[in-house]
Amino acid sequence: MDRYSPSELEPKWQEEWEKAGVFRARRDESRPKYYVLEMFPYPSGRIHIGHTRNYTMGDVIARYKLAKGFNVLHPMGFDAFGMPAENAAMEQGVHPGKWTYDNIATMRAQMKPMGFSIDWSREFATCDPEYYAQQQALFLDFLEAGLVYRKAAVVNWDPVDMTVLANEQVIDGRGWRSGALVEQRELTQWFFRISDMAEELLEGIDRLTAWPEKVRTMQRNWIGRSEGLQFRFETVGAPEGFETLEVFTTRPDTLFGASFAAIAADHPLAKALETDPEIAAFNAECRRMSTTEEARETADKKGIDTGIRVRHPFDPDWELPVYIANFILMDYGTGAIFGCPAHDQRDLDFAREKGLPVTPVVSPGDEGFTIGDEAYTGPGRMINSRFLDGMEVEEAKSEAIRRIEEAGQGRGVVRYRLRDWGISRQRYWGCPIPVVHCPACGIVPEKKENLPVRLPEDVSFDRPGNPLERHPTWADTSCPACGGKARRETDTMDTFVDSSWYYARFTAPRAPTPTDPDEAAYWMNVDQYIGGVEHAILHLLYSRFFARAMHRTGHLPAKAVEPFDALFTQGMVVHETYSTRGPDGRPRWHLPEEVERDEKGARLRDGTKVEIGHATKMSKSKKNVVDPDDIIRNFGADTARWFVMSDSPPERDVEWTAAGAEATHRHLARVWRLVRTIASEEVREEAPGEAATALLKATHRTIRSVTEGIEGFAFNRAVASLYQFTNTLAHTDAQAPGMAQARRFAARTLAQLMQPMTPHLAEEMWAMLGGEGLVVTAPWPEADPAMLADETVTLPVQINGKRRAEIVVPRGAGREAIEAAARADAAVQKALAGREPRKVIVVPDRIVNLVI
RNA sequence: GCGGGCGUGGCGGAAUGGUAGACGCACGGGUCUUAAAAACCCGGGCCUUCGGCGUGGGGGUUCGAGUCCCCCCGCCCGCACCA
Repeated sequence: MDRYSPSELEPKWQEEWEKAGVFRARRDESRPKYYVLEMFPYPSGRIHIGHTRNYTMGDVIARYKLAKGFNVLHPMGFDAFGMPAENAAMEQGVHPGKWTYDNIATMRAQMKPMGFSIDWSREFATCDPEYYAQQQALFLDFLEAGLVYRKAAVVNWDPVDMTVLANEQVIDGRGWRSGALVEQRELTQWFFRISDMAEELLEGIDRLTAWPEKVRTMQRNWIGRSEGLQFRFETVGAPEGFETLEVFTTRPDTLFGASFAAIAADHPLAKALETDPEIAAFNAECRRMSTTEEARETADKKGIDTGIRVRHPFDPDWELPVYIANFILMDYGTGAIFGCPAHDQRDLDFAREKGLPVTPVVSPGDEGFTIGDEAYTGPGRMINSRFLDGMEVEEAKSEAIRRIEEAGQGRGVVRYRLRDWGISRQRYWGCPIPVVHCPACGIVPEKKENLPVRLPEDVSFDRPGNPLERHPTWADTSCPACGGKARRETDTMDTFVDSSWYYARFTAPRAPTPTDPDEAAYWMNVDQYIGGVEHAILHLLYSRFFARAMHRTGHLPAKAVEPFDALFTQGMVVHETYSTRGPDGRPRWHLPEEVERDEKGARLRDGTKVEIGHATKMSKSKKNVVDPDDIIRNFGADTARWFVMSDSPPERDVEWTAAGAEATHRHLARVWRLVRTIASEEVREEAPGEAATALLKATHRTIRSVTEGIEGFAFNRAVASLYQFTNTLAHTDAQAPGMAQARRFAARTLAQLMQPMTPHLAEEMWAMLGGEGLVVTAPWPEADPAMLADETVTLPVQINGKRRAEIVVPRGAGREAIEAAARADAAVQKALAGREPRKVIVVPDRIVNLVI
């Protein structure tokens, strides 16, 4: 080879790694393990350059830890169940399974040329019957442990597609696919009891110190703990069965500021009152509003007086009106509140609307304190509050709770925003829920020996609805308990279930049980998890719940209840957009390869001027996409890997540019040529001269900075110091005393330090330089502390904080010596102009500051 | 509204409270070449010089602030009628 040719050397080295089996992970109690995992992809069709960045980061860590002597587990799989496969089935008539497995084959074939250090022998897809069989076994264990239950719940129902929709799939009250008006329906569904673990999941966050603060905060907010008082109002004039009204409040201190009570439109009492057509109409209106995000944001406070009254808990003669109001949510607290307008903005808006009294009960102590259009929510002392008067807010809260508890009207409680996790989906392409509905025995779990409950192959998607439900025979079965005729559950599990435990399955992907205890004990936890911040809440919270549930059911060790020790959320790869105006005035988007750029701007090949848009997330619709296959073909995998690690810090977005990719490739070619030159140089036994020593020192400094960069997830800084080192090395004179040896050592070290980022080129360099074995298995170089320090240091000398001179002094020189050297400097003397400094600050090896 | 983060050259970005702008991209100049590309070398924050000014703006702490504190402005992300 006479030039850098990635298309030749990359496949060659991948073959060598494969032959040596260097990425095959085996349990080895004698070595410390390291488990690095990137969030596995959904097989949507093709790999995206964003995936490439994500997996390269994980690969850099994995290869670095391998070199550091860890027994590394770095697996990959596919999150393969989900809606897009069914959409493809409806649109193209292809079976979801075929569509999915074809995509997996494509994406695996795209990933392999990237040279990732993945143990492919552990690969699985969540739609593999071997995987979902174990998921069904977990479900049965959870059911037995009381972690799963069934209840009726209100869902968004699309009457055309005949399916349940997630809130995100409802746009302006209509189904995102069908456009049909979405109905609220009550269906009996399966739930995981995640809310039972709310406190545990909340407390656990405190220990996740290697997670981004942002994600921890998001999870805390999502769990949404609040302390307060739950109590019963006595009602006056309510229908039978509603003698009391239960409400929740976090402000029991403001009870004497109450001027009304309000309930949600879905509250049982509100429903009971629907015999009144006016109330029925109001409730219907509220329900409709609740499905459209936009309406909810802008909606005014509305309410309807029920005519019912409630007695104040501290004064039976004090009655408050009860409204049905559009801003009360049925699924938080008890779906009923008492309104204290002076100290809650929503209550105040509502009170102003309805002309209700506004009584301040907390005073900040200011002169002339009144409530205008803004509620007062700050601290202060109680006023207008009888026995609470004069107390601070916190004290008043405790006292109010104590009195209510004493009177037996309620109690102090802790509430969470976190709801139980509904997992039933009326879909085909998901994991079947392994239970049977028996007319005699009711709900009966399937026997474990009958797992998996397999999805049928012969299904059609020509009609809306759930193909499992309308399959002629699939649901027909016998009851595992009585043996009589019974019907299978036709709902499948939410695909978030699949991804909630795959990390555990990777530790023993072929085990006949969900996990293998020895393998799980050895490999868990995931030491470093890497993925997009879009999974900050749901996936990561569900996984934390699952790990706990798997521990309770004996599938994971206690240490694994927090499965991810460290989390890193990486930024996206973005690209600028190119558009022209179509005849209809709308923008027409163009692929990067259709556009020619110069200093004046960009144009199409036919000369049409192109408008350049800001770099945004790559999307097919805006055509600002880069296909990794093209990059590999043109420049090689190492260029793609080096590029996505350069410049931008990994947590931020990186902008892909064609010019940047070319420049990266040129740099790698330069490294290749430099190493080839050095490899051809004859090495003589020779003591290192001054220049050779300087190079050796630079080498050790680079070892330190690259190591720190990788350890600290600052790959861009590691790359920068490698650029700098390459420049230093290239400018050395091979003829200088001892330089041939120093250059060879430097070049070998360069190969080792580049290996995590550009593994193929690094192997080639290593081989050219006569390195032993593969560089991927060579131990990581250690920086020699003795080689890190120079004998002299250059210190800036400041006069009044402004830099006026530089002095060179021996490293570790004392304060007196440094001060003397500074005073002796000509520039310093000029600046001092004979004046005597009032104060002298000397920080050895750092700086001198003279104050005059 | 609540929470989190960010603001540094033309651009991406460096900088344990200690020489702001490392490194890269783009740009300009040069060497080589018939020419171009590649390769190699050199250059640059701003202002008119001595010198001064510079990290969104304003204050403060400090011998010394991009970094710490207070106030303000702008941008990004998440949650959102949560009682």
